[in-house]
Amino acid sequence: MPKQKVDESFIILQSLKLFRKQSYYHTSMSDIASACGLQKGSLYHYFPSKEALMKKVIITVHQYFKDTVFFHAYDKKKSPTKRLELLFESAEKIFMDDETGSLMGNVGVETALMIPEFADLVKQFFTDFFHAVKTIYLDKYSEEIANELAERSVAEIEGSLMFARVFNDHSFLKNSIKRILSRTETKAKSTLK
Amino acid sequence: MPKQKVDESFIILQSLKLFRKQSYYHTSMSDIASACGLQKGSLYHYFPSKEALMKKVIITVHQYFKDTVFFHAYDKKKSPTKRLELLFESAEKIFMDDETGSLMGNVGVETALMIPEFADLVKQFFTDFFHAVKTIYLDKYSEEIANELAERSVAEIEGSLMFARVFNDHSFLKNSIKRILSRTETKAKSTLK
Amino acid sequence: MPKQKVDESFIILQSLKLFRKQSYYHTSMSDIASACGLQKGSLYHYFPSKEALMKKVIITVHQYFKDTVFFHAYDKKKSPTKRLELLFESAEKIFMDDETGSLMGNVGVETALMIPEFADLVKQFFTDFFHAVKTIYLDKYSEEIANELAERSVAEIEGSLMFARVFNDHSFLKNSIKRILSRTETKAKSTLK
Amino acid sequence: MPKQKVDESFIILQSLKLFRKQSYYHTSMSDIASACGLQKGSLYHYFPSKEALMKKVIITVHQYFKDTVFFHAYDKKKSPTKRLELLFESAEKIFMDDETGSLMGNVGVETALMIPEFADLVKQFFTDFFHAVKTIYLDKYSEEIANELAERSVAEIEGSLMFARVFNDHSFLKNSIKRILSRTETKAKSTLK
DNA sequence: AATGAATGAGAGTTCATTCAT
DNA sequence: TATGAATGAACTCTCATTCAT
Repeated sequence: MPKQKVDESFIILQSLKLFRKQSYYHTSMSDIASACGLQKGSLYHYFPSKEALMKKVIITVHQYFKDTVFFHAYDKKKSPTKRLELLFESAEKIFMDDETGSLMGNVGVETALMIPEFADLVKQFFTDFFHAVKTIYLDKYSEEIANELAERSVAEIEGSLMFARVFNDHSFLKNSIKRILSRTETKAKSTLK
Repeated sequence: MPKQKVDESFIILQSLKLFRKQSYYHTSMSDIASACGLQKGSLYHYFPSKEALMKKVIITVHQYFKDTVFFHAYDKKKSPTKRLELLFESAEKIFMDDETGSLMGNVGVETALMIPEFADLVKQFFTDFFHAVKTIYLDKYSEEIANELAERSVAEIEGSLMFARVFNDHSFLKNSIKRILSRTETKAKSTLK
Repeated sequence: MPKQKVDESFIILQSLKLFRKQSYYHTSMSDIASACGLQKGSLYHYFPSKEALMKKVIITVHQYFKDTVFFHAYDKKKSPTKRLELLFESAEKIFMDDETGSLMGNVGVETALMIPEFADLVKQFFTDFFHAVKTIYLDKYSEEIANELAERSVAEIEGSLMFARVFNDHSFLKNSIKRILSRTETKAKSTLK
Repeated sequence: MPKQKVDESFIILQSLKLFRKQSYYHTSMSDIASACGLQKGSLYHYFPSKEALMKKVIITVHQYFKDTVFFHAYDKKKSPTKRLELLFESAEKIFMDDETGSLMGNVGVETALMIPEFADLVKQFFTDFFHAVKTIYLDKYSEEIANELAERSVAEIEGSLMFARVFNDHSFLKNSIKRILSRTETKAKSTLK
């Protein structure tokens, strides 16, 4: 194990893991402290409240998606098909990963429904997700169709993510992504013809 | 308003409303008692624990979907298209409804992830949902395609439901259902040809 | 010891004692619970918060003063001198008493300065105190003089109370009251002549 | 603003302001550190504990009153009346001043009641205050009367100070001082005649 | 002298649950 | 069946204090 530097980002990472595994409301500041090798009170040197910590977690995940997933959509050097593939495949990788994965898919939504400030952050995440996917589709389709396809894809991904967790079976998400990618190819072909 | 008989099913209904509005963890036994015009302690004459109550709520919702939504899938007197339409439109009605709506979409999943016994019940619900949708598709498609279409539809519905709540905008769900229905028609046409 | 019925007024009384002995901020809900033979959490069946409890304590003391002290001022059957005597002597008795005594003199003010809602209640207490004393003086003096005498007397009482506590010497208060009463006699004589 | 040297007396001054504004118990070491432009830990280079700091604050205020207020009483070159006037008017100025004012009137007493070592310091302050006032009265009155007049005056001042703060109205103190001074004149006149 | 991370005890509060009445 | 007082464990958060750097 690498030496654990306890700093803000380390705490955020540990919190993220716990929130994902146990949900926000089942993760106590005590749990987080333990995971960081700290005392409860020490956390408050870094974050003024549990809520503030959660916000940073959401923002961190959002940023991580921007840098690792969404950016593919805007890489104009690659073909739309390739971009879509890279985007969803990188998303899949993160969602499957136990560490950072699907915070947004479940915890985010769960908390967003209760705490308005979380809702804003979660909305921003999904809005960015939509926008990235739509941007790719816009290369081939009209505004309207691109919009619909994006909405559909992202919704399906999120629904699958939910099933993946409830059924504890990753293939829901895998199949979903496979479908989205293949569907596009077909559609692309038929439309471009 | 007729005088409300306080019995098991009345408590289940009140709990359902609260769980849906506030989530399971933000709804205290006290809240439920108040909503039922009872004292906290009295609830324990009907249910041995909050968890047991929640299980009954899930089972009740499941049964309600069976009777009101899923049964359309098995009504062989109607065309597949009609059955699909009836199924999703009745689902939409329930999801939109503030009372019983999307317990499964959010609360169910949130809790399912924390309490294994809830997970089983939620799985059964989604399994039935899949099965119903798949049954309709089987009238026209192969096992494999029907399976895929069902998975896709239900996932999309659930994802849309999530967005509808997070963005506080019902049109996500409406559009989703519209898409699923129209997509089928198209597909049906082209495949049946 | 009489059997202790734990009810709202019993808790208020125990809290009053502790607040007076230890100040509001040095009295924890745990302390109060112990004094009542309860668990910390049980207190919240009676009062929604420590602040709410303190408010009831202040109100209770205020009411006690109304019934036991201030009312003398309005007993028109007695002479002004007698009324003043009864008023201050009954006040002295309460202030000396370890149980209910000088909550207003110290704790009240201390907290009033920090919590606006307490300030209002404490103001009302002192306003009533002023009014009672002034009413007596009005029997013999003009509005202006009565006002001044009342302000002076109550201020002196409160200051003496403070000294009595700091120096742990009741005679400050005793002397103060003696002075006020004798002063009036003198003044009365000279003015009435 | 000149660059502030952070030294013991600077910290004492900042603490004084905060204790007065927020009370001793509502002022954290953190608050004090911030007000001094320091980190919490750094305070402990100057004072071994919060209590020790408070003691120095009380002593400082006491010394300040000696130099600025009480000394008037012993200035034999001026008339008793003039000395009394100077004493109370300088006291009023300090009490009204937001910076150093009435620490003794409220914070001092509040804490004195809880921490015996504070009580001693506060007693010494009031003893000096008494002594100064009494010294002036002794020029004209017997030991006994001087004592009584001093006790009365100081008590009335402290009581008025309390009201001034609770009612947030400086005129209580102003009137009180006016009364004490005019009363003396009258009394002086009548007695000296 | 100054920092700032860390402590650890304790604060007020919530809540599912129990049980005598 | 219904009550409501009581529990006790858990929660988030505060804070004076310590100490290696």
